[in-house]
Amino acid sequence: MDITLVEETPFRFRIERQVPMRVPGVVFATRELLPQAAGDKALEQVVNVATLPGIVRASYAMPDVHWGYGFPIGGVAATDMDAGGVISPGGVGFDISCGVRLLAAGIDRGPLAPRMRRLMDILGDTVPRGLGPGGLWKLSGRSQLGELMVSGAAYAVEHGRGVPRDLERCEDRGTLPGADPSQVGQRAVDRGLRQVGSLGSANHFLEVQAVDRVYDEPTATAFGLHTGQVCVMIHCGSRGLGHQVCSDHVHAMDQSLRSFGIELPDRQLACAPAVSTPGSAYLGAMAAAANYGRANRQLLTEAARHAFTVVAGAGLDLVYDVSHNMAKIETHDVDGVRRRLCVHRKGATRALPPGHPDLPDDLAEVGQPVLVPGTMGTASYVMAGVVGNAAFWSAAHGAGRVWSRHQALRRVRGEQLHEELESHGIAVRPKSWRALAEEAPDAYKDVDAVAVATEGAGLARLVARLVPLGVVKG
DNA sequence: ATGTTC
Repeated sequence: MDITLVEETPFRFRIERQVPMRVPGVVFATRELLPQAAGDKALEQVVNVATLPGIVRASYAMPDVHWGYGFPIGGVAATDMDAGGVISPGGVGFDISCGVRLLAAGIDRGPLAPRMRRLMDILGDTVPRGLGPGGLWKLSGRSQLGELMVSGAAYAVEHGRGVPRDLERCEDRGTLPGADPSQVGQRAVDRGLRQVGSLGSANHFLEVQAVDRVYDEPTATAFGLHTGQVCVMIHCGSRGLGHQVCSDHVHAMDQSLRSFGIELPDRQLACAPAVSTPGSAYLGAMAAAANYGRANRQLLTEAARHAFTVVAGAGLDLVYDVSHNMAKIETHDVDGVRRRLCVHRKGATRALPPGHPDLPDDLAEVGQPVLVPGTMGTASYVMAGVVGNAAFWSAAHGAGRVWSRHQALRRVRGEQLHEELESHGIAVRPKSWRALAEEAPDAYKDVDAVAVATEGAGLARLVARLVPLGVVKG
């Protein structure tokens, strides 16, 4: 497919609407960050998404955009719930509610340095990770899992896994409303029962980091961050449960497409009107899986707190927890009219501006923390939501792949990468050499460039840069 | 992303 990009600003490109697109495509990126790898069909996917029934304004891509299942990763699309707008599982992603949580430690990097090895050893021994079963919390059965899926991180806190303040710093206070566990199939339940409190594999990690640089002192202070401070960043999702929910509902929606008269350029965009039986079934299951992912991050937080208490007598305060694979029902102005939209963010972080009523009181003046993890061995960024965000309050979610996993395996050896990271002073506790090689820093875009482009595009602003001290990988 | 191909 031949796609013409019109450069509107150094940080914004436009794909003009042409049949069968319903809206234009808008790509927030620099020329250097545009998908260029051979075979990367991300821009074609931006165009495909623009054909979806009920889509409003534009099909958006964030600076870390790359090829995904149906929708690009780094894609944002909003559909009008009350005008036949669709919900598509491919617009959320297989890892429903995959997201990031940042914790601020009560210790700086200097005092922690002599105890770093022991800290990493304890984290390496206590954080369940890798493929397959194994989690910190053994659930009694479907009924307990059902309660967890209804309440999310709040369920974990109510059961002693965390403190009430944690919930104040979780998106939606840790509970996405509307969860319907009855729409989560038996296979998903069976997989989920054995994985609550586990990191998973691939790009998921638990990292010990230090604040390397502060760009905005007052906002960093409001977030509880200062230069030299140690942090913990947790990146994980809803494991096999979310994956199974996505598979099951993609299949169901593929079957129901004809009954709604929906024609798609790619079957991976399988969808249904958000207001329909299959649409609400998926939304209920998605919310259940989202809450599972949030409870998962809450449990891993407790493992990190245990290690920090034992080794350093230091606490970990939650800065923020935000999902970057979600569809949410939100009200936005579209051409001057308030509309109820289904906002798909797939590999895109919600970024509420200052003054938004959904922010906790103590963050109302500075905006939502926007967490942008880098890849292994590189920096991560803390940004903040801004007024004027043109993509339904959305921003980048990470570095974004440029090599496929297969390409990475051909070019990188896990053992060698491990040695390189350790020689740079980064302690690594991997589960498998293969997973390590797949996540090589060279397989990703430059996260520093992604953060700069995110700010340049007016999606969020820089607050702090974090560098890795130690990483626990699946 | 993923009991790494129903």
